[in-house]
Amino acid sequence: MQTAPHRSARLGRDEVAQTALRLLDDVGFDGLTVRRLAAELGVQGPALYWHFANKQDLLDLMAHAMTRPWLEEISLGGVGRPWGDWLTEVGRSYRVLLLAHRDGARLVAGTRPLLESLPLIGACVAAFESSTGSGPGQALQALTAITAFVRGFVLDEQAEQERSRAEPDADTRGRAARITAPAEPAESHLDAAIAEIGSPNGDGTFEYGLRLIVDGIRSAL
Amino acid sequence: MQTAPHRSARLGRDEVAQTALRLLDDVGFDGLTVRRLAAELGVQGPALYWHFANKQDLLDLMAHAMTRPWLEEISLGGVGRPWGDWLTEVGRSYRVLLLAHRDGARLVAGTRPLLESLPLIGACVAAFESSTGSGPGQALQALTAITAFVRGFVLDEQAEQERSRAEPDADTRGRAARITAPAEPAESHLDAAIAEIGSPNGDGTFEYGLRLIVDGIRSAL
DNA sequence: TTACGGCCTTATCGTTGCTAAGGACTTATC
DNA sequence: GATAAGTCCTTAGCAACGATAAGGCCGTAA
Repeated sequence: MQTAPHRSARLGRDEVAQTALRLLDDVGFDGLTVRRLAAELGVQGPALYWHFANKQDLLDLMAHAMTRPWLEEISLGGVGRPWGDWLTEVGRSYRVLLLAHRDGARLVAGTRPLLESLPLIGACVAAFESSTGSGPGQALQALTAITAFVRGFVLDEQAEQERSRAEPDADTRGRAARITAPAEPAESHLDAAIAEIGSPNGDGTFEYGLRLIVDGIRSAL
Repeated sequence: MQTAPHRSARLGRDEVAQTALRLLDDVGFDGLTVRRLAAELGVQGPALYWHFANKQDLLDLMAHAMTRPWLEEISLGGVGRPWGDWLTEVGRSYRVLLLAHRDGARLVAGTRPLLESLPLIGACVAAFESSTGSGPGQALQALTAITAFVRGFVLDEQAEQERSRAEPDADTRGRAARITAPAEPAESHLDAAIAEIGSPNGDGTFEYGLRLIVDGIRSAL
């Protein structure tokens, strides 16, 4: 009652998904409950089960709503550009997409693409094929490698964000216990690495890994 | 009462973690509840809260129990071998580790390494440094890239396994609807790719992606 | 013998995803 | 214009979850 939900008209699946994504930013993945979402929509809990079979069905549509505009964009952006630039852009924009919503990587990692987006994935494969001259198999494998890396990376990145949101003390990586108990010899390598590159969840590490894959593809062609 | 749990002696954290990992294989991540684990240990539910602060604490220790032997092994295996072989072995054995338990990737992805395992990670960084002659920063970034890729890959791989466990029909990737509704032009590239390489979650795609990263590191040195 | 602390019990709380049954409102049919 | 069908939402409630509270048992130490 406090937020005065605006029941303008009947609900639709897309409206529910968009509201759910907005709510996700407020409460996080674990805080996203069916009742809370219903309250945000000015509706009682079980009403949502008219629009969705179950919660996983809702999560699938949220992930789809996030991913589709990105898929459309990158499937068209491969023309008249060096393929390496396009691939790098694919990786970067995928990370930006996952970071755009709180726990975005956790949301997307738990879903499979809807049937509806398969043609878009096919278009991305085709774009890779035409710009590199490779076959469809290698195209799909290369794109899978990039998306797997980005998902794995952002998953850790956002997990770290959630942890520091839970306890705002305890700086990012140098745990407090390290100060009182000085580093062991083997651990000093870790300290040196972190001193050099900062957090292993940062932009530098991401760019390094992405470039590794793109360079690897270059040498594989 | 039905499974006659053997309360041999008092419980310890390690025993609980091992039993939890065994139970995980039976019931999966979503089926792993505190009460079910307690029943497996021949104990009432709240008894476990003596050994663990909360469920996340238990999951952290499970992931730690899984990961530590692997960390010990790979931190020692880098001597007297081409670094490329060792790195490939790191990626492969990490995948095997995550696949060794049902939902293993989901379990590990949600945790941060315990303080206890930081020296082992440092030893891996040192091993990479000494075998490639690179600095600690690049070593950590390269290892992070590989583990991020493997986690992202196996996460999808096991999600697919869980889905086909839920509904044993519907073959791996060619969804049933594709048969009745023939492929669109853009989608045919996807079909061609899958016809060429099989499932994008298979061994071939993993080996391809892993080689991409290792080759990328090779060209970065 | 008494007191303490480690480990487990029963009872219970608030919340969660989800189902059941039905009411109201819109639209199509005769 | 009355009736039937379908759409979308309601209230009530269930089983299961993670977690807490309070207390009992038992081995050890004073």
